[in-house]
Amino acid sequence: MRKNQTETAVLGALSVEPMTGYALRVTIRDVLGHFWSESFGQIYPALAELERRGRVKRRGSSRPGSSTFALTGSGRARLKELLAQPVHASPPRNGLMLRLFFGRQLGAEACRSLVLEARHDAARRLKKYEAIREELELDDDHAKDRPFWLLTVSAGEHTARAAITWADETIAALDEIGPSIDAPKQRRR
Amino acid sequence: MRKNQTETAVLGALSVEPMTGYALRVTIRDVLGHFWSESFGQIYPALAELERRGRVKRRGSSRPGSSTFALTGSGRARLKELLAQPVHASPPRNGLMLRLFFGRQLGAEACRSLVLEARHDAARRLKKYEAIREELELDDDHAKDRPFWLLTVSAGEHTARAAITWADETIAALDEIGPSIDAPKQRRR
DNA sequence: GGGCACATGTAAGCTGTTACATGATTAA
DNA sequence: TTAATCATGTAACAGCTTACATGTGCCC
Repeated sequence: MRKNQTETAVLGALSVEPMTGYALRVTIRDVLGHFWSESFGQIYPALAELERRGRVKRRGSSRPGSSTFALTGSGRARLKELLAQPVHASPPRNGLMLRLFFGRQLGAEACRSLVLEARHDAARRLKKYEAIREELELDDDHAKDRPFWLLTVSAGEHTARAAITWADETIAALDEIGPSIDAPKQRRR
Repeated sequence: MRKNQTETAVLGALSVEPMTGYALRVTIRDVLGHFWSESFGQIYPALAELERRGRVKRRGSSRPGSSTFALTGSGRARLKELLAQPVHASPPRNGLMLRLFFGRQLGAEACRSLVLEARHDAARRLKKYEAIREELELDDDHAKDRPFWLLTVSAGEHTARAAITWADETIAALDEIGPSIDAPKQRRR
């Protein structure tokens, strides 16, 4: 754990191209957003700390009151070191699964709604991944990074498709178990 | 967010059957573990708070120094209320994807290892889900809960299978991009 | 001149993890 | 008898989120 996590994301983003702290916020949100998030309150402190240690260098302002940060040699080395560290799986906390697991208390109908919603979300994500894929094909600036970026897009696509299949199966299953548990009192009134 | 999360998990577990705080720890780890986690440091305080509010009742000790907690009527109502609240998606933090995204810095070979490891993990999880499924088929005590529990097992299976497929594709892709970027200096020595 | 996007930070507060402290019971 | 498991808690700390404070430049 440690705040290595933030450090890695910040150094990584700067390894693609130098940018301001603000641009870092936006990049992490828009580009890494499918699998990563940083609370913005951490980015500036992390950047300051990295500067203090000589991992990044603050370059003159593109305009007053702003500065662009670039990786130093030591910063690039540190990034490689961080990336080589073992992946620390964050403990799972899936609110949807928690609700389904206690679905007997929640009721089959409410479960159905939740699953439908999850299906919509997954479908929306899938479309987005396809859009990103197309966008990447046209982007010649990052040809060296692209193959790696596509791996993460592919992971998103696989996950989203699995979620859709699961949701469809689950809705069918809920239709079967639903009536018998949820509304036993008004069967054929 | 709020500690509603812990409250929901604790009340939910107690809705299945009354148990001690210790059993709660074990149950949450072993039964909900596929999609949920609670830090144990929170369980006892949450339990104390729930007792104070009359959501759970502490029943005589099964043995000295221990007490069994059971849901009260108000506790069951509270659980339903909590389950009906919108799912709050926790911000994603996938360390594997972060490493792959910056795979150019890490190197294709190291990426390959990470993906292989992920494949092993997914295969192991898949086997575990199948074991849980079989175990559930034999368990007559929780017939009413079972259909809902199976939904979460199914989700795990779909996710794990998707991860395996993705990993296989990804390893193939890395084999293609790997050599040309990673070891250009010693091509055909 | 008004609003929006760019830009940099700080502080309070909540959440969650980890390690510790303590003791009873049971099985080898 | 000693190790493992059952059992209940507390305290310190690390990490993250949210809201706030402040200011510039650009476009309509």
